[in-house]
Amino acid sequence: MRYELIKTCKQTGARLGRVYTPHGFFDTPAFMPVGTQASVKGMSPDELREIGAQIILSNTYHLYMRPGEDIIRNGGGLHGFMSWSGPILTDSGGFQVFSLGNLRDIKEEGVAFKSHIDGSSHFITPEKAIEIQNDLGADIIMAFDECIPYPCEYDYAKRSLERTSRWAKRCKKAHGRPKEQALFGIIQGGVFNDLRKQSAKELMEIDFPGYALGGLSVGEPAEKMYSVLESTVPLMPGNKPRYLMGVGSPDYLIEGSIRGIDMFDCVFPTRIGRNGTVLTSGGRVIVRDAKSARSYESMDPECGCYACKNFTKAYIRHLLKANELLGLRLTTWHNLYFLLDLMKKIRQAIIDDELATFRQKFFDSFGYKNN
RNA sequence: GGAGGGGUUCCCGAGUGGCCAAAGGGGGCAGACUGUAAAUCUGUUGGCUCAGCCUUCGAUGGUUCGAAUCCAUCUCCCUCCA
Repeated sequence: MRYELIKTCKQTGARLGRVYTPHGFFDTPAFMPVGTQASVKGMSPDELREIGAQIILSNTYHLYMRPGEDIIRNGGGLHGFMSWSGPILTDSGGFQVFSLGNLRDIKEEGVAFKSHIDGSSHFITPEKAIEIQNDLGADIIMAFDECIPYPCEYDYAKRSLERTSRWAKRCKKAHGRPKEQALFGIIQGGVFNDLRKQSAKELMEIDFPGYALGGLSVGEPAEKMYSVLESTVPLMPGNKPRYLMGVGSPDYLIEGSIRGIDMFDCVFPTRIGRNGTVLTSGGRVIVRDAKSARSYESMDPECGCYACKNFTKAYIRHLLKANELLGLRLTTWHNLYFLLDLMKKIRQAIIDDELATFRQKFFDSFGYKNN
């Protein structure tokens, strides 16, 4: 993997770049659609490509539980198995340490999980997480970390980040395919800027080809996240990609880019799409609501996606109400298109040195508080 | 013609004297969703001048301090026998 910094926005300092992987490149700032179980829910690889996705994300924990990494390895790795020929990033399972909070037990050695599928017991160590990711074969893999909740006590955040650093070291040591797969370290430390600084420093010493910021967008106020970005991003190497994990609402994508972030991923667009909400140039619209019943217009008049070019809100609302699968597909399709298109606009604005101007224009139309 | 069962708030369906404006589903309405245990979850769903009051459980009348619940008549539906 190689990161190329193409230029920075004179108005904001945001970075335009390109990341080259064994399966092709992707332009940054980039948004990565999430395909937890080797599938972006409702979208085929061809369709993802068509709407402009250059890299997608998948998940170590879930694929380990089902179908098992050996089945994927023997099926040609993730790329062959799911028939996606472009870049892939796998998350390590660190987020499941957070989201499956009541089904796991954290120890220095690793994390004991009770499977959410069949209740069976599993012990995932940093070494195991890397071994699984080596089998899955993604282009970028993530260190095994603990994503702490918000709010979180300072002392726990500190102890957790230090353990995450020790785990990161073990991950690097266990990594069997460093040439084919770039291993990123994950900076933790909650919303405490000095802890973020400490975490960044410790990971920098281990030396990774890319760094991520984890543990954000877990319920903290936006200002706290921005504060962490402003204090931490400057400590991250300029010649390597910076990845803000789990972030994907339009305002966060713009604000993150302005603060020097290169990569984002989020289930937000796909999940809210399935649940009947779409992101539009005029803000969030709950298509499922009664207001849309007789609205014979597209979800977003300014959108050029397949769903908006061909279907009305009234029709899509009907599909959602009737539990027709096409409804989920169309809202998902639109939301991903909207965010991927937003990333294109952000990149163009960096080229034009006017990302701050673009931000203002976007928020005027979308509504700043209306993410 | 005979025997029996039943009509409950938008729908289905509990409830058989007071704790019932009435369980539970469904549907409707509204909201949430940010490295996916999510096509999920939460709230709400008679009216009002809303700590209270009014109208409601097929219809009418009655018993009772008090009825969706008991009695009478009427009405409609279903099953079985002839």
